[in-house]
Amino acid sequence: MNDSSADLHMIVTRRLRHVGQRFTSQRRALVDVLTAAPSPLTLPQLLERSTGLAQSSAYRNLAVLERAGVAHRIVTTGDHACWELAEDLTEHHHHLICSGCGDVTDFTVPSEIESRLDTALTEVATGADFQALHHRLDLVGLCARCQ
Amino acid sequence: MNDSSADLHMIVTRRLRHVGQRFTSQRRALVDVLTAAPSPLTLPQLLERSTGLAQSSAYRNLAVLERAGVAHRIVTTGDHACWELAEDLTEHHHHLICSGCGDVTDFTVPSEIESRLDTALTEVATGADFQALHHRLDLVGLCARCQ
DNA sequence: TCCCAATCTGAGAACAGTTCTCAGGTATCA
DNA sequence: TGATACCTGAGAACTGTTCTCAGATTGGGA
Repeated sequence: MNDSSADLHMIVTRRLRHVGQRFTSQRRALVDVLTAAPSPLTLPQLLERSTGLAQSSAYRNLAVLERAGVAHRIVTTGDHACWELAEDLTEHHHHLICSGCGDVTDFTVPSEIESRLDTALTEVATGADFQALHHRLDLVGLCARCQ
Repeated sequence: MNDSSADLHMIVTRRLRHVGQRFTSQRRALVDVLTAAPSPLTLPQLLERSTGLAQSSAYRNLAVLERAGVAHRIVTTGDHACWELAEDLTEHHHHLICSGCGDVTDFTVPSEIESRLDTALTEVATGADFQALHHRLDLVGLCARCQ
């Protein structure tokens, strides 16, 4: 285990403890699989990457990790929800969503545009009496394979 | 029926015919309800606004309208999907999504930011060999009632 | 180290939104 | 007017997700 992984585990342990939960080996496996993946994973993908994990446990543990602010569920047009590490454990990014196969890939936009967007969104939220938690910018289309 | 409504009906008729479907009174009712609504509607909301519409017919007809490019399904974190008219029948906009009650409200951002964003997204798509169909910018948070 | 209480786990049942099926109805066009 | 294709409603079926429960495991106090 390298340093950044140890750091991550420490942070996750703290966050789980904060909601009265333990950082068990299953949850560790889930976090490690999510950390290793270059893009969000669906539940079936998570299961095939973590051998011996029961489906019900995966759902339960992902819900726990989400409640603890460690994992984040992405709603797609596909059959399954996707999961990734919480943004504050990785970095702010967006998603290319393929409407053909449901595949999700990460991307970022220049920080200058991002900050202008943030300003505009803050104004919108204020005007609408809306307490913004985060924004979500997805590009929907067809991936190279599905074109 | 005013002019713009007549125009809309003509466009919808053409698009439905293009996929070998008819513009029946049920579909007309759905389109009218979607047109009248200030924001996207969930299926239960659609049903209560169109009396005498069977649930299965609503789902079927929404799928037909989506295939014809008339209606658009919005995936939310809530229990039900939301539906709205296709963007090219209304105008480009975005959504405030309440993670408390699942309510969806429309908003727009200044066109200057929108066009910069478009440019950046086009670059991203080109670089990733991704054929972009549309983008999706949502602000997720808590509405006034749920705060 | 041992014990107790709290938490965790797996299997399968339950749940709920959505889709499918099918029998009968309706519109369109020659 | 008749034939064909499409549409409709009711309910069954499907499927991703959540819940239940009995047993296993863990962590902390004594």
